[in-house]
Amino acid sequence: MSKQSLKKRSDAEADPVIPPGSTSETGPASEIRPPSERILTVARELFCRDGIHATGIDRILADAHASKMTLYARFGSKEALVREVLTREGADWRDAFFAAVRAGAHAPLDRLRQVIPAIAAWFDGGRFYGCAFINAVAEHAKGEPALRALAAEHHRHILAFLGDLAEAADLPEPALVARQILLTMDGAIAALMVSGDPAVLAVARKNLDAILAAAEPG
Amino acid sequence: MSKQSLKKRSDAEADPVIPPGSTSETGPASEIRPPSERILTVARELFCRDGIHATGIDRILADAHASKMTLYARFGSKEALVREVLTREGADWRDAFFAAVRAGAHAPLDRLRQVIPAIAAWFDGGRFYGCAFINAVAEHAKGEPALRALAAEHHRHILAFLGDLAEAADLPEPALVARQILLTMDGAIAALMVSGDPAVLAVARKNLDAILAAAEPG
DNA sequence: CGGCGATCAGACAGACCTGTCTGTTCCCAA
DNA sequence: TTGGGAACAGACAGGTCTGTCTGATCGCCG
Repeated sequence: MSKQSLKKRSDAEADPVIPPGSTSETGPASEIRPPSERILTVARELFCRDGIHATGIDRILADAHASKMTLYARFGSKEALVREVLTREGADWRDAFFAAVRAGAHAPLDRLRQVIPAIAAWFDGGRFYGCAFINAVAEHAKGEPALRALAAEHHRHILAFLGDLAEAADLPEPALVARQILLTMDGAIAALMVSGDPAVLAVARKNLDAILAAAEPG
Repeated sequence: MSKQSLKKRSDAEADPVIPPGSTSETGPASEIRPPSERILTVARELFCRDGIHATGIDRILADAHASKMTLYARFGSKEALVREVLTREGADWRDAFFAAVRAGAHAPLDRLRQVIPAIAAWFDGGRFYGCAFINAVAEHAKGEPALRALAAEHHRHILAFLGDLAEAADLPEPALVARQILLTMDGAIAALMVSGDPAVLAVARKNLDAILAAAEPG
């Protein structure tokens, strides 16, 4: 029994996140990323992949090749690190998602339909672990209002984006349509995480088409 | 910092699940429920409410007024207890959900629409912590295929129920309609858990209406 | 009455967790 | 060349976790 938990631990440790000596992807190759950036990158990957409770500080530091003093001097606590990771993950996720939607089509209505291919691209990208905010709230259940606030803000940003598209597409009640599409996205993401079956995306696309068909005047 | 976790702990402990001396709800008042049943009841409430990782064995045993030997003699490990809790939670949830759907209407198509009021009743019941399966998978992320298998079985049962209704309603492609409705349910439950805003249900109802409108021939 | 099985109460082991603290190294700028 | 700050390595404290084990208690059945 205790051997089981030991095995699980060693399995997790035999799965590095950052190759040693890696450099910034956005800067020149000679620029070494500062330790706090490495911590954020590794923590983000591990929190999303393995869960927050299941990821210990020591594991993050080992993978990031950083020391405890650096982490606590820069972030103060694991909880604060979680908040910062979620904030960054949300911003980056939205950047990628909005870019994928915009790149897929030009007309507002076509862009709304691009929501499903954008999720498909995310799923196919190999780093799909479900919605980080839903996962975080699920782990902390009723408590942690700070996490719920971050999740709510994430949703607000997405709703604004979808609402603008719906309004530009001259749909009546664009805010409502945005909420309907976001709900479809949440359902697709949850179902994808549980089942791992990409067929979910075809179902979600059917729902999206039904929403848009019902929304269009006439 | 450590005082914070201490406070959190005492808060959690000052929240009993089973009143002392409680008896079975289904049997006569003189019948005392066996310890393993009390453990299952308490574990189910705490796992769903606070999360699996956040709920320790000691907390379950204290609230259930049971001893460790009983738990390990009956269940073998915490992981096995989690599986049994999820199995029972899923069966009971489906019983209540299906009953609410059936009680709300008689005609198959009307019963499909009752899916939203049934979720609303669950939400208003005061013991809504989101879908236990989604939460469990979110907590264990990629690992634990056993939990994903339980979640998949849960979904299969719901799909069968919805599919039968869709078929009885003479909808074309009843299996697809069932998946569309289940996806809408998952989205509503996830959004409800994160936001706690019952207005989500009105959006979900709109989506359901759009799905049924698109599915009906003509 | 006597024994037995179920249960309880709690100590204990071993591991992991977060967070603090002490030294040391190393680079860069004055 | 030298001083200072950033980062490193790792010990340490105090606590929690799961799971094992010992001994006491209680009720029931023969």
